[in-house]
Amino acid sequence: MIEAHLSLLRARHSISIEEETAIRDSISEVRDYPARKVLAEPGEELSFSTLVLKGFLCRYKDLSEGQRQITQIHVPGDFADLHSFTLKKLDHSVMTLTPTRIAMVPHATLNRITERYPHLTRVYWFSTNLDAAINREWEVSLGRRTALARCAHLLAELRFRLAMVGQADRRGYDLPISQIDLSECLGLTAVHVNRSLRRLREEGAATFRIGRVEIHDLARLEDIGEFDPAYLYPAAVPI
Amino acid sequence: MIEAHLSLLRARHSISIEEETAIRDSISEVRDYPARKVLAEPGEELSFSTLVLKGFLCRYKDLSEGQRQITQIHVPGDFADLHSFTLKKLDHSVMTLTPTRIAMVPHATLNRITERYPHLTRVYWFSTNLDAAINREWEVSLGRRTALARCAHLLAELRFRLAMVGQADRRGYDLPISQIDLSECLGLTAVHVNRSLRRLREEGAATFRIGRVEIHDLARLEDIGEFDPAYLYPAAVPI
DNA sequence: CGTCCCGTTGATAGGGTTCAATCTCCGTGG
DNA sequence: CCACGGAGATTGAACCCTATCAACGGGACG
Repeated sequence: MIEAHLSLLRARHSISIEEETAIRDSISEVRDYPARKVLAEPGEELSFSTLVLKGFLCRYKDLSEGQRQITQIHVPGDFADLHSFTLKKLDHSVMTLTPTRIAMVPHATLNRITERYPHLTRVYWFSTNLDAAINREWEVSLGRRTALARCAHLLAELRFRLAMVGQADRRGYDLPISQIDLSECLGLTAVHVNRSLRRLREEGAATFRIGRVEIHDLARLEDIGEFDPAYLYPAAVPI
Repeated sequence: MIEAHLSLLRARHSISIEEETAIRDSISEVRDYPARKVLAEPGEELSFSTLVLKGFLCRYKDLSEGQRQITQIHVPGDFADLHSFTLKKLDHSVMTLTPTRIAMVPHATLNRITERYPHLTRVYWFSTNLDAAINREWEVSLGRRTALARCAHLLAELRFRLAMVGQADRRGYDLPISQIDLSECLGLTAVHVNRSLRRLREEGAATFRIGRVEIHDLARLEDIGEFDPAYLYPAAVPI
């Protein structure tokens, strides 16, 4: 199940056999969690990072009055909180969105990687910088895109990222989360997300039903969302 | 002028004399730029990162129809695009907001640091993760905060970050940027930023005039913006 | 002294929120 | 096996925050 992670890394970088072994050996434990389980709270001292093997995770921040902003969604193959290796205490929460299987990677092991494997260190550094690139693109969505474009962009981004680990194609993908979850990603109300999804459907772009995104016209969806995958760095990056 | 950078690092980590020397030696060139000079464009291959010595820089993304979202502001002491060391090609533009003095740090030198100075590597890795934490907080502002709170939060964040390098106190700080620039950070129109700043002034929190932010009541400003500096990791972080 | 950019203010429009009701699905317990 | 309950999805109506459009002011600069 760590294959998704390795193939994500290899899509962008060359990973030697020795590095692959180091990665495989870095896992201390595998755990399964139900949906909506909070794995980390702000300010909590963490001693390991979590690699997503199966399911969806998110990072979010709570505000006063019950408002919540999800700042990132993680798909299988992602290191959900690799940044906690350097930050130690997170500034946000981490929660499962669906039933999830994760692998725990102790910070002590990551520390050893930075001491012995400079190239692999740069690869993982890249990985957190890629997360930041996604954060930036979400800032653009939240700041400048209309509700319709935001929905389209998010569905297009998730399709692209899931396709990289073989869990999506041009026709669609499984996404067992609620419209409320989407609204917390998109800075909208659930009611308005519902209306926007209806328009996406009426325009023949995509249909979101609980559990699955059916894409009717990928070009149209990406066009509505002004989606350009460059920020996901899908090609080789020599480090 | 690199002192600001060193003191920012030392506010959070212990930096040895040897590491300090490596940092000082990493600068290949110092340059001065006028305001509104674009230093990097999306997709451009970069071979060095830029450290801000004096002035303000920003990262932004352009959309169709002339819309723009600034995703980050950099103050003196910041590494404006340290992430370009691993990404190589940026997904956004980098521009000066004011006349700026920068130091250029070749990627080849950074590469050598990752080979020889694992601890310093982790410190710089932390630095890009801190940038990402700021991006996340901006997502929260853009997604969930009102115009008034967004303005207050940004002014409070910049005050806090500038205070860390001795360029702000509780009474205010110099910020020679336009309301248009602010609006591009905040996902608002310049007109509405103007009205929101007026309200901040009327509420006795702060006054923004070209060139300077005068703070009348810091607690009030931070309260309006729901500002909590935890995401800026102001305290020591053992790496 | 004219011009341009930015700041400021007013009036109007509109996208998204809020409030509220209904519907559907599904797990649970009698 | 079916009634019940709860969470999420859906839809309508009214409201409000922010955008848009427009006009004017003021300072910097050629």
